[in-house]
Amino acid sequence: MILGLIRLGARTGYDIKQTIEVTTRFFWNASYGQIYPELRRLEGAGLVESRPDPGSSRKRTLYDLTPAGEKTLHEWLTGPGDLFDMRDEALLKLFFGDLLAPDEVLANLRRRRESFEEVLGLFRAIEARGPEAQHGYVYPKKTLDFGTELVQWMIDWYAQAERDLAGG
Amino acid sequence: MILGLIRLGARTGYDIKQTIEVTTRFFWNASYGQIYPELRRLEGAGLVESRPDPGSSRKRTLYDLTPAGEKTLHEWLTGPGDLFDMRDEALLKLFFGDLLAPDEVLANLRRRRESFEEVLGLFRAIEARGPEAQHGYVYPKKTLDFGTELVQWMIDWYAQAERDLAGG
DNA sequence: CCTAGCATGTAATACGTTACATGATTCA
DNA sequence: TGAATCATGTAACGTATTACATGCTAGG
Repeated sequence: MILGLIRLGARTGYDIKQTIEVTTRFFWNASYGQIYPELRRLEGAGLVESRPDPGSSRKRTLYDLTPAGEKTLHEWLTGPGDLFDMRDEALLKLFFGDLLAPDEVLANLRRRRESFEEVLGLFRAIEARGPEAQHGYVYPKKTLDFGTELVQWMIDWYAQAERDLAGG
Repeated sequence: MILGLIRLGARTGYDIKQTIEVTTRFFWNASYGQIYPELRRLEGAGLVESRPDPGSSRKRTLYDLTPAGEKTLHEWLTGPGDLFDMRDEALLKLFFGDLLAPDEVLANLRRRRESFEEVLGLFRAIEARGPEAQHGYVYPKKTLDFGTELVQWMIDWYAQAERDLAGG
């Protein structure tokens, strides 16, 4: 991920984290505690090169991919092994719904739906930044669309489950 | 989760793990390395009680909830704070699609779709066990339905993305 | 001048998996 | 009798978060 973000134009560790916050964090997150040590590790492995920023008044370290870094990035992007996992505590609580009264289950369903509605608002806000934030790249928008549609699907599913429970 | 599974009828650490494997593992997993130490911790906290199995030829430890355990379980089930997170490496690769040739992106989309189709087959196999495996509980089936429909949605999304890419 | 944001990092902690180790029992 | 499965556990390792620490600078 870090190699890719540098390749797309993120220059510093801080910059990488800022980008993650409005893009991949919903399906692939990373903290400063990972990013900075990892940048050093990548440099040690010869995949990135660092240099102090010449044009800036701030002291910050700029990173670029080396040819080896480009190669590693491309190999990962075309390689096998696509990890997928999710943890969903609301679904786990739903699994135990038989241990609750119907109104308690209903409250849980509603709470989860509302939290997804907030996420949807967040996605719409990011979307509203428009295409100029994308620097000509089209796939970040595609993954954002995935997120928007997925969250919308979740909202619909929970709304339907609420109706099922209330109705009969 | 462990309190809930004991409550639903899982008696031993092994039993808990077996149940997880065919139910919650897709949205909430746990390994033996977590389960056995956690059972001891729960007993130390007075939330569960253990006793050797009297009616079995095997040496195994049976667990039951204490009243304090029931209370803690109910408080968790009705309480706030529903963690949700997912890691999706295929989506991350899609995010970097601008760095790939169209046929490489297409191969990634197809691979992910196919892996979801396998998961769908797994879910259908679990579903085929029928209602007698549910011991009269209805919500485990409801979460399985969620999984089936979600995976189906994912398959459709990826199939559509493949068409978008191939067509225009 | 002062606050928000830029910028980099470490240490402690928590979380979770994997591999290993052991042994009994059921059933073909 | 031998393989699969029941059954319990630990140690090492890897991953990730959180809290903390530091200091600069741009802009109101």
